[in-house]
Amino acid sequence: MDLPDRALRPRAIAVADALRERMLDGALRDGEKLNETRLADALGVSRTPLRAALHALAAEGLLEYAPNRGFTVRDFSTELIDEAFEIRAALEGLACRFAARRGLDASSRASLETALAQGEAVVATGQCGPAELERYRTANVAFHETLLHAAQNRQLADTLRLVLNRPGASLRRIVAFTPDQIRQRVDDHRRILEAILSQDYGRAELLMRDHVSGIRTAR
Amino acid sequence: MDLPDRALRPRAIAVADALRERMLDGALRDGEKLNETRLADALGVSRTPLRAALHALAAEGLLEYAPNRGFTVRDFSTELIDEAFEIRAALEGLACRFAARRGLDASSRASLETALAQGEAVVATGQCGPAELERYRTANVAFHETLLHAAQNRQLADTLRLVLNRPGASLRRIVAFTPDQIRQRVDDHRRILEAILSQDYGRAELLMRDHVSGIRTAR
DNA sequence: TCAACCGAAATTGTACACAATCAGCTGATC
DNA sequence: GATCAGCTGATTGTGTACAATTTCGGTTGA
Repeated sequence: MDLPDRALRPRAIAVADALRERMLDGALRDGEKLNETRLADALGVSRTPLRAALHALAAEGLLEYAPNRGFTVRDFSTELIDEAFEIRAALEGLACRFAARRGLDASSRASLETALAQGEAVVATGQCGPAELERYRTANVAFHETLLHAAQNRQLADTLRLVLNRPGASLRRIVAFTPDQIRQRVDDHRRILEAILSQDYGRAELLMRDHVSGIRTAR
Repeated sequence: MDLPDRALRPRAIAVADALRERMLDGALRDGEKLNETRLADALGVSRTPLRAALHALAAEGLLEYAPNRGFTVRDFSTELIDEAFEIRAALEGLACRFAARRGLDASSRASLETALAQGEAVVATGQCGPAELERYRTANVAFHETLLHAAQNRQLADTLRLVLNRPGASLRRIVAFTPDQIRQRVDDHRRILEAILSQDYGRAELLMRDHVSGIRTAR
């Protein structure tokens, strides 16, 4: 359970990253109480940087903090994930609006088109195995990340990042299982890109919001 | 520059609150570099709880952190405040939707109607002096806070709270200066409440979003 | 049996000492 | 005069000791 020791980075930062990672991949379970001494030993650091990291993660909303009785992993049950998706939908919709209003620069446009093409290539296979899902996942992350970057709004990016860090609301999580569902998602992407390119920001926002809501509801 | 010493609360929490307060009321200026030793002395605590607080505030997005060179107050210039208001508008709109969809319980409804009535009382004076603005501010905070509470969505509440803590985007900041502007805001509130009561959540969201955007744009 | 109480052990909160790193100055070199 | 290495004081990062608080077992008394 050691840290990747990039010696430059302060331990507090490395520890926060490591814990975030473990929450996303489920190594730390919902509601789990974190014992500072044991956790510090396990991570190979003292309690000082660990505690700084814990306070930061609590501020991000990933941990609960109760004075004098420590930190616990926040519970992300099903309905909480639904909530997170609705917030994510609203914020990504907003990002889409900003990107459309501002207009895409050449490199963002190229990235989006590449991601879209990769998605369409997956659809063209008509398959939906692990390999296809992985390729779609990559394309999907690239599409959403690029759009967020194109919005050029750091506060929105920060806010959305917090929501995306919630277990279950991550961009990496793909909730599609059939070729048809993937086809529909890629179709969404294409229409979103078209709306952005024609600077129809109201429509761009609406489409993105619906797209993200759909990810969750179409189970 | 002492802390209010409620001895129960860990110093790290009290320090974070105190610093947040100072950023909101402008005692800490944009871009200011925070010297840990001096700040700790000024607050009457050691560097240990101070640093925990600083990490938390950085995670909230109020401070910038650069490894080995410390924390600085994040810059919230005019256009950043505009950005924050757009995010706030989207999130409060969402809260409004949730509240409408879920329906108001008796106490929320009573609080909202009280807040509305207080706003209308201010409008009835036809004045816009410091006393009126203060009364309107109180009513306004109560209205928005109650609505957020009624949305019953803690993740949304947390996310919105972060945005509201941004200097310039606070609920306490009233950007109205004429009786007519106040009249219009109170009118917004009434229509929002009506939409919620009739469970027209799409409209409730739209109205709230427009209302919050309007706060900022109508200068 | 049960609740309230007490103490010890475990756990969290804080201060402080020291290590690591950075910023600014000095002076040597070209 | 500009540049850069190296020194030095200042600042940040971390480990550790200890204080404060909570938790939990056992004991007492009704």
